[in-house]
Amino acid sequence: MPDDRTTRAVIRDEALRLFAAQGPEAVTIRQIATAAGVSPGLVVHHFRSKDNLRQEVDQYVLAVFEGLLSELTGDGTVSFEDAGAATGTLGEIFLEHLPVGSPLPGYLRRLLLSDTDAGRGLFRRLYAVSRETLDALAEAGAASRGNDPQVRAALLLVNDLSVFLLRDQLTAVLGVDPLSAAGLARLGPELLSIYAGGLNADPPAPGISPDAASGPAPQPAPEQAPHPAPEPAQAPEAVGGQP
Amino acid sequence: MPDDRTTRAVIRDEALRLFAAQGPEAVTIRQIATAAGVSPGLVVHHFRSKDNLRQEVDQYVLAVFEGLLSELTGDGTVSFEDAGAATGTLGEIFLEHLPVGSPLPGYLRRLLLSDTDAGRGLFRRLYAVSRETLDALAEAGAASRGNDPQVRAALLLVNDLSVFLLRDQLTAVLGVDPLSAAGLARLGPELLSIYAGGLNADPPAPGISPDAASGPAPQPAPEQAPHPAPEPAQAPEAVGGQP
DNA sequence: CAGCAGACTAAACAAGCGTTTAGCCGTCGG
DNA sequence: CCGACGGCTAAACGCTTGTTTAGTCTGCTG
Repeated sequence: MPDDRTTRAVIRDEALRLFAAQGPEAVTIRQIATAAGVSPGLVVHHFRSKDNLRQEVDQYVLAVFEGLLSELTGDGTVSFEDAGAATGTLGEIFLEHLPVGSPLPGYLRRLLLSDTDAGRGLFRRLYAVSRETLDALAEAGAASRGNDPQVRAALLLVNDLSVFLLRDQLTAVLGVDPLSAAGLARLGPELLSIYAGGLNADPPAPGISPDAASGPAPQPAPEQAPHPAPEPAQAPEAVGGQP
Repeated sequence: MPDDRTTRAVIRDEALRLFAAQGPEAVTIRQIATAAGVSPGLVVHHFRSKDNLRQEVDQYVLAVFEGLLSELTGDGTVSFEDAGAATGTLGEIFLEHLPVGSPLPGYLRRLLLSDTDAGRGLFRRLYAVSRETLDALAEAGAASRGNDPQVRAALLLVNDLSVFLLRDQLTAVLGVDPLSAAGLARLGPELLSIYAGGLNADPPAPGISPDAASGPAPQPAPEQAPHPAPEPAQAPEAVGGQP
């Protein structure tokens, strides 16, 4: 069987891929049609207009992402299995649950940076998750809320997002994709080190397997790290499959 | 005197403003012409084409930015005067040297995220500055290079950039522009706290003026903070005024 | 079998784009 | 005085865009 998707789904997927790669404004209906192997007219036959197609892809992507979030937070089983070097970043979520080369991270990146209601809603949602995460970590004694918990949660969020927004640029200077397994293995420990003891902490001896962290860390390093989302609470916006 | 700029400069400035606000692709030559109070033909008379205008604005912006960088690093006088709550972030550079509402941060943001040689060059330049800064801080005993200095410098850089890339989104959730004086005053201490002692450090008593930080910080907190660029070394790309 | 509905295409449409062309107007150097 | 040159405009050109229209084919339903 070559492809069991509806033609409509094929068009949606190709639009998603192209939108993620070049941005919605730079992609033409004719490009999408060619990529999907159909005529331009059929694209607007299935979706009323290009803008409507874009909105529908938005909703689809947000629904998938909401599914990823709830998979991490729905049950507590996951956090034990891969507690090795888990930093709980967005990068790990993507690496675990998405196929390599998935256009989803790129699409979410554009959505996050776009001046749209969907983009703003996505950021608010992530901020809520970040605040809940910080609260949970503080409750567990794994982190301090700081003097200004709202700001601290926001900083932790945007720091996590930055690796993801500047993925290509980091790949260029570091020589490794930060959203790959190798990249995460290289970035994770350094991030953990900063969050554990600040910039002044003596680094633990390198080369040791990152299992039981019983190094000369001056602070009681938390086994579980800064950002494994605790609970979804609710999904105010950004849900719902395709109609 | 109403305006002592050349018509050419007016066009360039209006293009810069519009490009920063909406992105170069979304801005038409006719829009630029209207904003500058001239005819569309004159825009391409002064600049050969729209793409050439965009490149010229790129070079202009990068030259101005390079000037800002060298002003901070050229002499060592600055770091003493405003050593109060100086965190050395890009935000402070902008706040001090640019008028409020300047389109420059927005333009640099788009340039940094754009898939262009100019954008990649800008990031490489910033990464070089970040590496030099980390080296200088380590030399002064104010920070550790960590196990992987390249990664640590990259993380410090993208964390700084994130506040700047997600400026609007942060403004929405925090209620204050992180690139304003009020925003920096609110974000700076929290950032300092994380970098000084990590996420577990007990926060110093709030409400105290941020002068001599002699709180119960478990780590010897550095008076000077993570990112005051030390030396320009050289400017490989991204220089040169308008021809 | 009739006919209707939906998937689908080819062609054309109006609008907006970047760019070109032709020409006007003021100001200099000879 | 005058010719040339640069700043500048108005109008048009060719092209691409999103969208519409008309029509074909296929498969199901009565």
